[in-house]
Amino acid sequence: MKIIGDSDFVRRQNRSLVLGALRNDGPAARTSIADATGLSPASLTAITQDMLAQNLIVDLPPSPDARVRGRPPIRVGFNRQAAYACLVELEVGRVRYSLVDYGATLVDRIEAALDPKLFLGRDPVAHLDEGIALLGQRNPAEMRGLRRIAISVQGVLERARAGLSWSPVAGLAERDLAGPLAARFGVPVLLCKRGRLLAEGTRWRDPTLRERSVATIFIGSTVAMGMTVRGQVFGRGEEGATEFGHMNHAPNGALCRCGMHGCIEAYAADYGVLRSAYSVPESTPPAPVVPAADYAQLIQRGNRGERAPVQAFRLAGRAIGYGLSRLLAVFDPDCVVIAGPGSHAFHLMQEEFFAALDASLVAKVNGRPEIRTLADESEPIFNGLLLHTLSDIDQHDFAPLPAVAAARPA
Amino acid sequence: MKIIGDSDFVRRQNRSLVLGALRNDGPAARTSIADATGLSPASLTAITQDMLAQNLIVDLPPSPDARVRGRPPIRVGFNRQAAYACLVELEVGRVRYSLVDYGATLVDRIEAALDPKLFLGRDPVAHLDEGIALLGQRNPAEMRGLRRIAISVQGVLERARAGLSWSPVAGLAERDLAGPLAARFGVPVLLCKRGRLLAEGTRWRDPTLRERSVATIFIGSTVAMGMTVRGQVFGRGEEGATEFGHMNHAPNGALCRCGMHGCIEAYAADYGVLRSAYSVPESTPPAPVVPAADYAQLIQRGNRGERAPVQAFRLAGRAIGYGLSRLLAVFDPDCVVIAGPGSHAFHLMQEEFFAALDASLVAKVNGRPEIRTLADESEPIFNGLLLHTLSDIDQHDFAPLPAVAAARPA
DNA sequence: ATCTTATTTTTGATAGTCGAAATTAATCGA
DNA sequence: TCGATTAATTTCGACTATCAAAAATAAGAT
Repeated sequence: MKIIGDSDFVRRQNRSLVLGALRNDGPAARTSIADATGLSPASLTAITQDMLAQNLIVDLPPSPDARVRGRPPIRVGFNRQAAYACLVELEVGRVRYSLVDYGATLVDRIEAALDPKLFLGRDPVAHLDEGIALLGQRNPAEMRGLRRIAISVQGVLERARAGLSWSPVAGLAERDLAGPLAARFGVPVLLCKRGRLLAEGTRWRDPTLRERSVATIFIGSTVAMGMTVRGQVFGRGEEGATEFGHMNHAPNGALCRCGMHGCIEAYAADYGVLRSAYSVPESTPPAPVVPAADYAQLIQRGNRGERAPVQAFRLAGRAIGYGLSRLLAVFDPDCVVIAGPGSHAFHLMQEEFFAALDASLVAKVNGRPEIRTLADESEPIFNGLLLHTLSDIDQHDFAPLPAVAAARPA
Repeated sequence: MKIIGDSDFVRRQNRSLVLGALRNDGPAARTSIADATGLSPASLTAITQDMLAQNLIVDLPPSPDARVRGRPPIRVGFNRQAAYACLVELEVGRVRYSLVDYGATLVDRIEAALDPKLFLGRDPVAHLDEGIALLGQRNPAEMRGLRRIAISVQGVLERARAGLSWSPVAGLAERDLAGPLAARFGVPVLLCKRGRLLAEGTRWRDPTLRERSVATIFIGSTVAMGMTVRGQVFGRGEEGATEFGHMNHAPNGALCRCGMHGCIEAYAADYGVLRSAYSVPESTPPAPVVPAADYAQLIQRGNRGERAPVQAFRLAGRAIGYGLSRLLAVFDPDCVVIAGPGSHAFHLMQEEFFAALDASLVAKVNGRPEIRTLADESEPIFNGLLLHTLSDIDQHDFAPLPAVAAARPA
């Protein structure tokens, strides 16, 4: 599908730049946006005029900061009422519904425990429907401006992205999740992979990672990865599987939650490390949920030098290290970020991790990539989902809007 | 680096569409190009007028085909004299210099054997310089229109892409190849990975693979891979390592030509299969070159069911299969193409290949990707290099040229 | 009250697109 | 041979983006 260049193409591009600048840097004066985007001030006037007429953005009151000479800048920011999105984080033991506005402010939130076996008896769509509807009852005005429902899921997305081919949440896979909810609430439903959101959330939090090529590896109850290629999230289309946690580490190896053998996750996720540490046979089906305290305690014991946990974390480091070395054979990022609870145990994994990495040609000749650990406890998944969803609204709903004829006085 | 939308942006985009259509489909009438690109006939008139004035394209004489009613179309095609490129294929035992014109026609070619140890004693830049200069002496007029030198190399490109960090050709790595040649001949020098060219060459030959996401695996004297993501070659930037052949298959496994242990190549390239078939220890340094006849004979013996070669190809299939399964954990293409001499032995590898693939979660839940073998003996590397280089000229030299004021009569 | 400064808007020119009408160059049919 | 038909191409006029430069605006400084 070819995109031809016309005035619409130009407007789309420049509106997208403006919305992106606002999304990245927050409210700003027209001149600042002009500097940030490279557009002329005249164009900023025209573009913001359109957006104001569409109630997409608002002029903010002047800030009472210490000001110098000259006309005070008028900062513009997102009109929070321009759109709303319902973000759903669906995890193994928990579900959380958040209503956010276009300005990325949380409006309301419902959080609930999730019986791991609930969806064996109950239709997950009905459950989600109920949660979203409850949020709507509590916020009817906002719900009328709803533009997206976005759901963070774990598992393998089917190619059409309407459901999951496989999920660690029992009973969730092999159903059309997006279709019925889209029909019910009349808005597009996005299914987003948790691992990939982590990458987007991380990029969002750390400005030095923007514009770079980054692989973010999450280590926790699962092992997941997201990649950005020069600031763009890789795999928006159908080809991005990014099942890094289920990359094979050892043929016929330890049993993974997914039912396969030898996945990285089976060695490096919390349940894998626990299983190794307690010398449970590798063929034993993994525990559905590992309490955070148990994992933290294991790290403590590792820190004290106890043999079993130390060895378990070494195995985990080796699995992640070989996985990364195999990834590097295909994709050579500027920087690798280790995130999630497992990042607190990275010092226990790193010896084997680096040994595995150094066994690869790319790491040997180009040097190890920059490795950072990021102990970000501040909701990277929520933030990734938030940014992803609002950007989606920016790009698809608001960037291509036609000019408003009445916006420009004669 | 933000790209702002302006008239230049539009011209660039649309000129690029027109050049791309011409590159894909060959000479065509303005109306056909309009249909292919989606541009209006009026725009095609304007764009082709500019390009004609710049001598980029030429009106072709009417073809004497059986014609129907109506004004006969005037087909336009590349002006072959608009640019020339020197393509160098540098391989383990051979070097070949080709001079091609902007219409993708071969003008002249020099081919020579390459002593595998030559570059231990001689500066490779001087050797390349001499070869290119000889081509220039034989074609002085064309050489004045030279726009690019493109070199197909094997090995790991250093990040700046001016040389190689590692190469199977002795003495070639750790030198700046591009810089001196660019200075000497006054044109940009592109270093291109052989494996990736294969992907581009394959895409070029098979129109059904355009616009799709494809991984092409080359099996021969090396194992290499190239990927396209929705028709775009992945890894134009610095992040594309694509050292698939040197992805680790088995920790501390067979010795590879690259000096590491357990690379896929060490099991699946010709030398690896030969080594297995003759029960040579895996730690034995590989032969520098395997004669094509020896490899073909091995396939013959495999076809006859001889135990040793059959087992060797099974090992190879297993290595490729696990490599692909690991790739699928990151990148899920529509189609996987097996190319190169090894594709003739794919039937001997496929049982283990598919078994390995089926051990991965992605293949299990999403099904195996479509696998094709492509016994393309028709110079996919040369064609990949050709297409890559001419497209580079299209995009960088000719798409952004400013409009010619005189082109439009008043 | 006037000067200075920085932000924002207005104005006029430019360069692309597109749709519709006009032109061009061939075949078809009487 | 000449007009009708057909299809490709060009021309024309409208439109909508941009930008640079000039003008207007809104404050502090003197």
